[in-house]
Amino acid sequence: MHKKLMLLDANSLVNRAFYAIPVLTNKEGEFTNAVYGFLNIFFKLVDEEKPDYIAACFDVKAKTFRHEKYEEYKGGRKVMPEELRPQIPLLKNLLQKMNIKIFELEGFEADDIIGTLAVKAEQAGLFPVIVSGDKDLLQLASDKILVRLPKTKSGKTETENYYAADVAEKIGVTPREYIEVKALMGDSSDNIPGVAGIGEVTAVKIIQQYKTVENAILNAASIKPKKASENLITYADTARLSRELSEICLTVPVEFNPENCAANNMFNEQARAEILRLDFKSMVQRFALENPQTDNTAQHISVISSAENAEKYIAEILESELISLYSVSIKSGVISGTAGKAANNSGTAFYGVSVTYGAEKSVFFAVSANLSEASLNTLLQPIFESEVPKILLDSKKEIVRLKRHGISINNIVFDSMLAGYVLNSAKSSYNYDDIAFDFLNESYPSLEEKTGKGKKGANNLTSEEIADYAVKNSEVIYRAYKPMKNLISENNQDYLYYEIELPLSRVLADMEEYGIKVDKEKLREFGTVLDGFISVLQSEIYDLCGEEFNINSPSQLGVILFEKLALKGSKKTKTGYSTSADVLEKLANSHPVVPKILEYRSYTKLKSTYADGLLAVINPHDNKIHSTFNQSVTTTGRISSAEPNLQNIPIRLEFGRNLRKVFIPSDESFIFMDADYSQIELRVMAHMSADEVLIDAFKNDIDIHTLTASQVFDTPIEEVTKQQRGSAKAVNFGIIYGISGYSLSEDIGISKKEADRYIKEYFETYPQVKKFLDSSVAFAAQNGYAQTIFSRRRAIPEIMTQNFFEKSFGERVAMNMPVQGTAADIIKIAMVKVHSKLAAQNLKSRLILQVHDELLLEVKKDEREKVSAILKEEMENAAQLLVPLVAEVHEGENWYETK
DNA sequence: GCGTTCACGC
DNA sequence: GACGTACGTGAACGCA
Repeated sequence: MHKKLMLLDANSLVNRAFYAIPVLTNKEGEFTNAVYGFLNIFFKLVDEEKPDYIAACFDVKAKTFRHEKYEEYKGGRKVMPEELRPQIPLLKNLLQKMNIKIFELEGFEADDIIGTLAVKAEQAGLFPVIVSGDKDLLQLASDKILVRLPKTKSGKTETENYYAADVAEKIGVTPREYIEVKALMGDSSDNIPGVAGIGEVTAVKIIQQYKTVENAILNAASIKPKKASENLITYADTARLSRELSEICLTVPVEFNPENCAANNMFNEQARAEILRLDFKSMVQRFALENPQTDNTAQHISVISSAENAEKYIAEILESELISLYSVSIKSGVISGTAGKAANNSGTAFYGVSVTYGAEKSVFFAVSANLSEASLNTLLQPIFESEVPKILLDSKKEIVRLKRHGISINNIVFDSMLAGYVLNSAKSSYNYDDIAFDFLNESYPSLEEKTGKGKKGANNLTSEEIADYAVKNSEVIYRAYKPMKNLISENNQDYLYYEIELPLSRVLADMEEYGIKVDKEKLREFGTVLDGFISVLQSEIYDLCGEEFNINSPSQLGVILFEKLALKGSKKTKTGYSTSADVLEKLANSHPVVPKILEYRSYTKLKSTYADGLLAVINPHDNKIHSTFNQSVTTTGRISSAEPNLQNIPIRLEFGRNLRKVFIPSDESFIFMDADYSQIELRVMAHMSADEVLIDAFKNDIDIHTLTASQVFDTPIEEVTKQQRGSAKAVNFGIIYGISGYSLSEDIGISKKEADRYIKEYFETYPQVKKFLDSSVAFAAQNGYAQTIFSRRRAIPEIMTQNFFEKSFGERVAMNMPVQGTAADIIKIAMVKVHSKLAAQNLKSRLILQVHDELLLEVKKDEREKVSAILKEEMENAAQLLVPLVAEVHEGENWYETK
């Protein structure tokens, strides 16, 4: 068996990784994306090649022999970005810990070392595999030397692999000839001049015919195209120089002893610690393989699957000072904490509950032939309903699950998911592995990593694995309780956490369970009407286009509009023509089919997403829709709604708005009552910026958009036109989001210059707003996170970068999150207070929906006045700002009427 | 199955 | 001067 040597062109791989992977930082604030990307490629290739030896080759930051030949060598190259530079030593350090041999040598580049080592290795009977991000290395390919070039294609890493034959086939020249090709075409990144007028295609053609640069120069007169011929003659010396610079040196003075490069013991404890420090959670697994002690599930697990054996444990648990609970269910193959639709949980299998208590003992109460879910719940009911303080992960789900069984769960003192969310709302998940990693410095495979993605994985789990999973959950949250609790206190988040988020989970649980009634027949009729409209429009569109095609397919539609009908003004997307509404609206007058398509789009949207979509989620038992309100999804602190999303029911266009008529109270003893905050975000902005003009306007109840228009357009208030007010509204709206002049101009159809002027005028009108936004950005740049008045935090590592796009994004987030997030905090406070008042006064009225600045309630007709007063009172006094908070209350027989 | 495009809300 | 509103959820398409 021939042994393999993997030769890494570390600098080029790191460079490539740096630009391919968006910003990443570890907890210490070090940039890590390039190292991360490097390792991704490295591990993928190690898995594939299973090399016996590995050598990582680096460039040395010093003059090389090439500089002596050509002073300008690598001139004009951009300096290494500040975020990348420190990652090189970071990577070297890690590689050393992984016992990977590093080669670097003053006066030579990594390429040269690789070339030399490859030749030596080949002579020693090894198979060298070169991994680089740089095509130059192709000159080293032979029938034994493989060159692999990783390419990142839409997130996936694939490699192009070249032996000598592949170079010949794909490029058209031999590896040695590739040196000549490169000399002719030049390389702007190395500042190899090449010959002007010769690109890759021409260079290959010339070398195919003449084999070498020298020979090409001799025959320059007969070379085509003319430009190439002339330049080759004029710049013959430059070509010769380029030829020298292009060739990789194969005689670098390096020692090569394979045994020093042996790839063993990469995954050791030292390296694992460094991987942990870098926060490369997904990679720790590799290092854990040889270190089973890292998977430190507690030893004290008991699995209980019948009632007889449970007594002793239940008694112990009831005696405990603190317990944690985790219920495990699998919904259609997807494992989760208890799957939670109030009355809508078809396809959900419940497997049991894990409890951790005392000195970290864990018991898994498992559903079995002897113990159904119902009897298990009854068995544990004393625990649920006891006052023993409880820690949960996603308490809302468990509250809802138990509600379905008529069981309540008392004294939940901590919800680790919500705690993680409050500490940093920018994370994508708050599962046990995330919690363990962030707060215990322990690493576990995520469920996905254990089971594989998708449905099959979770169904394949054995009962032991399910028990293990549940127990890990309850254990991790039990142990992470103290550190998380302390962090929340240190961050001044006790009010936000204990007075807002934790109680809110019960409010949302009630809302989910209660649901909202839908007039099914009316919804069906609405769908039928839409069907009629759609089929008429469809045939009209076919007629106007002269053929039938799939109007729903942007790619087919793009071809019809911009090729067949040859409409002008197309915009490109990655995959073809854009057919988005803003493009089509500009074309509305160019062809009669365009407005039809827009109309068709709006009707099919209503039909598929709303008419059909909502019908599919009506619970047949109560004719209600039970949405799920997510409390840890949005990065700003808002709640989101899913399955279905009831926060995006149409309202702007009258036709779609009619859909709201199908949402009705449970019975005729109720009406709907809707309370919405007036301009809450701008009021929050007025408060946070303490801008006198803005505060004055809100105090005196002046229409803020009209005022802005009057100031920006230098027009008396009473003369402001509708259009001016509209533009001002867009400016107001945009300012909150940290808008750019360009997007504002797109938004209201003016030139960028004009838009820039609006923004400038805006900031002159409200000078404190400008100061406030600047200070928000400065705060985030200083601290790495943004926060609301109530100390909700969102990490913004992007703001530290120098990448323009990422940095701008970070700045917009830094401006927007405090304002939108504070508004979200305020309405959450109001929800908790309204909910508790309704309960305290024993009212039958219920909160049923929240749409960011609006609450919808189902109100008993004889409670109208009381509830209306509660809403006004609690919403307007949820926070004391420098400006009044105003809530407007409306009533109606359905959601449409509450406007 | 997964990414892309589009569209609805605040 | 770049890039170009924020935050979400969901449907349909089309590639694999």
